[in-house]
Amino acid sequence: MLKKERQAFIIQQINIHNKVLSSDLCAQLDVSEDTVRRDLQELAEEGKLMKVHGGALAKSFHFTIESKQVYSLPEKKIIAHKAIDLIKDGMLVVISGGTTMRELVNMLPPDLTATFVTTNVPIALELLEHPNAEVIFLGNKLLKSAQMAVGAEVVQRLGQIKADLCLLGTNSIDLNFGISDLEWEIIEVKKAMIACAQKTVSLAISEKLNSTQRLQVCTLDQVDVLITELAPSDEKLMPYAKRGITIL
Amino acid sequence: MLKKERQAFIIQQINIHNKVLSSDLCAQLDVSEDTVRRDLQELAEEGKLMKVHGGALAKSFHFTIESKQVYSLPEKKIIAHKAIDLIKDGMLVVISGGTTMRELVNMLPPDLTATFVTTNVPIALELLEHPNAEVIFLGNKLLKSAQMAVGAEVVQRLGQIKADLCLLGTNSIDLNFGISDLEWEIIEVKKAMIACAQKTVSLAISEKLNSTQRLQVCTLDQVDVLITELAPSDEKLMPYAKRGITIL
DNA sequence: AAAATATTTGCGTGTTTATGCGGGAACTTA
DNA sequence: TAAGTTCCCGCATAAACACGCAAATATTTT
Repeated sequence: MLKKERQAFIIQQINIHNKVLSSDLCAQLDVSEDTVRRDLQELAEEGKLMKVHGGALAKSFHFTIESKQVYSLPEKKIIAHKAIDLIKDGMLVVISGGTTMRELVNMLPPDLTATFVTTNVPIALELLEHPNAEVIFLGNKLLKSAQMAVGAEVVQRLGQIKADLCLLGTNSIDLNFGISDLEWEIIEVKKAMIACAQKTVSLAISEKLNSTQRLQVCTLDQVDVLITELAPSDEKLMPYAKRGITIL
Repeated sequence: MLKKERQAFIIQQINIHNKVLSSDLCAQLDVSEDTVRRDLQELAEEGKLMKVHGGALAKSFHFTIESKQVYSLPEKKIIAHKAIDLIKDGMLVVISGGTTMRELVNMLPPDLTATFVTTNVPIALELLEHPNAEVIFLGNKLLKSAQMAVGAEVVQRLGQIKADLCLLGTNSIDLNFGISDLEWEIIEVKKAMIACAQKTVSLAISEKLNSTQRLQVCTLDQVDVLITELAPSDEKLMPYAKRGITIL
C-alpha cells in the first residue's frame, strides 16, 4: 500500500470519527506504529489534522471557548428574548441566577415597571441598572460558587411571597427526573422559588435537555413553560409538549 | 479515550452546567479521580475553568465588576491599607459601601478568615472573591442610588447582630454634627450598623472632613477610630483626636 | 536493464508522557 | 472534635514517542 493511499485513509477516518488512535491505524493498515506516527506528523505539518499523544484529532475539534466569554451567548440571547414577553407591567417576578438571566435582565425594556425578587448578587446588580424595576434581594449567607444567598432564612422569606412568575435558570432538565441541580443549598432555594410563584418558567439551552444531576429541584409537572433556543416545533421538544408544558 | 477528548468533554460539561464534580466526571469518563483532577488542574492553568474543592466552575459564570475610574484612588488605597490592620481572624465585621470599601475588600489578605456582614451589592460581590471570607448579605428592598439594601427589615436584622467592628464609608464628617448623609433610608441603616458593633471606624478622604449633609448618622462620640489618607499627626485631624477618637 | 540514488519502512534503544495507586495532609461537614 | 472526602506527592508501569540505523522499496540516471 502506498504512502499516499495510507494518508488518504487516515484523513478519511478523521473525517468520519473526528479522531484516530495510532494503535488502531497500525492494525487497520498493517504497518508499524512508527510509520503511522510519521504519517500523522506529516499530515499535522500540512495542517490537515491535529496530532496529540496517542493519535490525532480533526482540526475542527478545537473546543476551546475564549476564557472569559459566555458560552452559547447567541442562544442565550434568543432565550432571553422569548422570556421577556412573559413579563408584564406590575408583575412580581422571582428570578434565579445564571448567564442567561443576566442577558434577560440586560434586555428588559426600559419602560417596564415590575418588581423583581432575587437571591443572586450579579442579577441584583444588573437589575439595579434598570430604571423602573423595583428590586428585592433576599439575603442571608452567600454561597461563593453560585454568588447567591442560600439557607433557611431565604426559603422562609420566599414562602411569604406570592409571585406571578418564577424565571428559573436551569442546569439540567429531564423528562423523568425533572429539573435537577447539584448543590443542596441551591435546590432548596429553587424549590422555594417555584413554590411561591403561580407560573414557573424554565430557561435552558437545548444542550441541557435530557440531562440530570444528582439532586432534584422539581418534577416536570411543576413546570409551566419551557424556553429553549429551538423553535417550539422542534422534535426534541415534543416529549415535553406532550407532558402539557407550554413551549416557547 | 484521548486526553484532549476528555478535556473537551469536561469543558463542554462545565459550559452546560456551570459546575462539575470530579467524582461525577471520573464516573462518566471512567478514569481515576487523579486523572480528572490533573485534567482540571491543567485546564485551570490554561484559564479555561476555575478549579474548586471537589470539582470546577465555569469562568464565565463568575461575574466580577470591572473597576472603572475611581476618584482619588491613591488616597483610598492608603485608607484601605490602614483599615485592614484592624481586621483580625475570626472577627465579625459590618461593612458599608463605597469605592473606598471596595478597595479595602480587594486588598484583604487572602489568608484572613473573617465574617463580613453587608447590605451593599458591589461590596458583597467583591467579598465573594475572597477565598476565606464568609459573607452575609442582609437583604430587602434595594436602593438604586446606593446599590444597597435598606428598610426596617435590614435595621431589625442588624439589631440581632453583635459585631466586633463597623467599617463605615463616610460622606461627611464634622466636629459638631458628626457623621451625616443625605438619604433617610441610608442613615437608618448606618445607624443600625454603628449600634450593633463594638467599635466604629470611619473611613473618609480628608476632603470630607468638616463637611455636613442634611441628616445625621451619629455624633462624634460614637466614632472610635477615624482613618484618612493623612498622617495621624496632621493638624487637620487634631480636633478629632482631642475628642478622644483614635486617628490612624 | 542495471546501476545509482533517494525514499520509505521497521526495529532497537532510550526517553517522555499518561495514568493509577498508596499514604499522608488538608479540607468539609456534621 | 471526629469522620469522611478530596487533595497532593512520589513512585511504578505501560504506553507512546524520538532517533539512528539498516533493510526494503521506489525513483532516477546511465
